[in-house]
Amino acid sequence: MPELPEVETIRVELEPLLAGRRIRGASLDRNDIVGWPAPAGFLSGVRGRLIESLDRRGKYLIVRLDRGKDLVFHLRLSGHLEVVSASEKPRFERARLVLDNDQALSFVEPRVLGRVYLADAGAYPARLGGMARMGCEPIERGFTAGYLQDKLAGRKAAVKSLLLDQRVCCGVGNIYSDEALFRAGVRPTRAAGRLTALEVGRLASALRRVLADGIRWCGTTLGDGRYLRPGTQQGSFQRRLKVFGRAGERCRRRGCRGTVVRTRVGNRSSYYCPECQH
DNA sequence: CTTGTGTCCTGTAGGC
DNA sequence: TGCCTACAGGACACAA
Repeated sequence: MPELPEVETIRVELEPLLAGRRIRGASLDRNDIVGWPAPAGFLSGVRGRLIESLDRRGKYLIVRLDRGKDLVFHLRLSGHLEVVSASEKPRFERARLVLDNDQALSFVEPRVLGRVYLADAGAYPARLGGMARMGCEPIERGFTAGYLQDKLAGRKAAVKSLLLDQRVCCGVGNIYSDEALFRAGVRPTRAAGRLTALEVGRLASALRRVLADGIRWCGTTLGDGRYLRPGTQQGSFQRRLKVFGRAGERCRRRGCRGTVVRTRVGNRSSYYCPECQH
């Protein structure tokens, strides 16, 4: 499931393959993979555009085009981007942009939950409201203990649920929220507003470090291969996960005899060590 | 405004 | 073997 570190890895690895290329045309295997505009407008809108650079905001990958247009991808759970030769068509390809060098950018998304949008830069449609209301990314300067304290203060919801809220922690998803909570020693089920200042400080720091580590290790590829880097390479942060996906296994903190448990928080699975997290 | 729940979507894993 | 169901989950709509 691509979160901030995965999308950042994809951005870094795709940019040299795409920047400076012109889009000759596009095709859709599934019209509903386009969030905005309607398919015909999307296809004509990208044709002939020059790719200038790649950017990222939270979990959104932004392909900057000439004439002030942005192509915006959200990969959701299983989305994948791949530069392939023009004759090659990956399984589950839903959309493709044909480039001017006999290659194509293939948008592979088995579950068809991901979306691609074409919009004027700086004037995204309401459909992309999630973008407009985004909070601070934990790797940005503004993401401090004070910032997080403001966001969590007075809130009764589980802290894990708020970490997944893109208005609070932009770019954080299920894996990195669990890993940050483990590093901070906080249970995912704790009411957010009842964390102590010390805990909030540890959590802010843990979020910063866990996302930076995720980027350093090129993201997390789980056994089901939902996230793959361009070139179908795997990330390697999965080898460094402390709790996520490890239910029933021994806690990895040195000297801890605890066993990682799985629970449900806000309708999604969450992992923690009952010995280390309170 | 806040919080919790349901829905989208489809491949895959597991049960029988 | 093969069918069937449950499950995965980020974002969003909606209800209370």
